[in-house]
Amino acid sequence: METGLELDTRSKLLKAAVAQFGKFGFAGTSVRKIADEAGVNHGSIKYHYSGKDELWRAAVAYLYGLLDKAVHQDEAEWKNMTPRQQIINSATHYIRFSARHPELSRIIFFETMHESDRLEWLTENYIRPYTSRAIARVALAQEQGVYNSDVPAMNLHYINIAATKNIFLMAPEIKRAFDIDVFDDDQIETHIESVLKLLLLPTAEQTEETSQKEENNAGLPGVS
Amino acid sequence: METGLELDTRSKLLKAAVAQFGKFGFAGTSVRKIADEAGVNHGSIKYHYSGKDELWRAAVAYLYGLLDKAVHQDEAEWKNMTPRQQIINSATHYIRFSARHPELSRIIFFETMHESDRLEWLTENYIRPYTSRAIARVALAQEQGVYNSDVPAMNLHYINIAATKNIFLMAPEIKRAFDIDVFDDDQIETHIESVLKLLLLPTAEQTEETSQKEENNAGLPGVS
DNA sequence: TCTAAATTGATACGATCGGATTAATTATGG
DNA sequence: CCATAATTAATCCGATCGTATCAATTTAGA
Repeated sequence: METGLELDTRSKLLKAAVAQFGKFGFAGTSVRKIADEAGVNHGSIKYHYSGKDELWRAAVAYLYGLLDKAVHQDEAEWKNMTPRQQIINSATHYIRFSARHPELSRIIFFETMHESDRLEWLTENYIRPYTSRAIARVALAQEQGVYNSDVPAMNLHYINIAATKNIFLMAPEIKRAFDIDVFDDDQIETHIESVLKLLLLPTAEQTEETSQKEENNAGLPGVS
Repeated sequence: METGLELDTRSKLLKAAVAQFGKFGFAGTSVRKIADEAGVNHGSIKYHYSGKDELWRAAVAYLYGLLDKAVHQDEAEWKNMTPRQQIINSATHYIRFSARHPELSRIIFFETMHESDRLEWLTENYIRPYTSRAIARVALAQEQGVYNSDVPAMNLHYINIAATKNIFLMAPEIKRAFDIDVFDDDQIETHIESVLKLLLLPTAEQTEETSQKEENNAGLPGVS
């Protein structure tokens, strides 16, 4: 008799798949390892999922579902926010999600390195629609003076998500090299502030506050 | 008789290894595929390298050698440059290298997703020394007013390199989703300008130029 | 040119992979 | 309580993996 409190086999397989695919990618993961981690016999995979491929797709769909919930959790209140506050709100939730579930970014990275049927599926069903909306939102925010409008929206978008996710993708390296755990709550909040400070345009007040500082930085040539 | 013009077997193996490991990572690459791509029998790998592991390390060392040359090619002239110009110079070469040899970033990403002997070797021999220097340079540039000093140097560093490399890591996805080839020379230069515009502090002149714009962006709350 | 070393090619082995099959077990409803 | 369906466990198969071995071939020095 099941207690109902413990996860059923299907859910255990899904969780284990998320963890394994997130660490080792599709090629580096074996269904036997997933079954081991889930504590079930590897034959059960064939029953609950058609195979490795479907298990991978289920893991991706599951993570995107979590992402959607995370980013839109304050959506009802967006109408009461300024454009800048909306960007800060969704970026904050996105960064927190990236810290809590780095597997999604990692799975995408693994698959985006080369062409494959999985990349095609991933792009058509998730990346293209998601990225299209995100770039459009970035472009709007540029018009609204939240982001620097002197940079193509596509470049800004990819710089934006990279800035957000990279430090969590590199977590094992940072832990090993500097003994810093970027998943600590303090580190996560520090990173949120860092990303927003660097990529959002300063407000008018902030510009005035720092104008003295920048006078020290005189006479240097511009970028272009 | 060799003509001397064609690559020898060892070099052909190395090039093929760079390409394969860069696309599929260590786990996703088979030595047979490397030998096929190199046009040699897969038994030769055992002669020129002790095995898959050493071939992977050789590929990493080769790429880091190229990176070093690329970033330091103008080092002799750095003494004639302002701090800002030095940052722009090295960042520009780094971005161009990331576009020309995305394999290095990709190999690092593949390995940095989980602990392994390879990650340990990679971290000790390359990542830690390289990153330590890079973070120190970022901290110095912050003091010199090139970067926003209101952000921890470590976060700024990881945001910096992420902004630089991500768009090239995602190249197959961007090509598939938006039919844009980020390896086009124009795209590369656009990306260099974008990264520098977003992450470098504006010079004093640039601040004055844009001060009218920012008056439109009034009354919105700050980040923190 | 002849011989020894260097290099390459062909083949084999044990391990592990994903997938398929079938038996054993558990849950469900009459 | 029993029969049926749902689920899990055990086993097998062909393919491919990394590696090792050894013969064939090419290169280089005396």
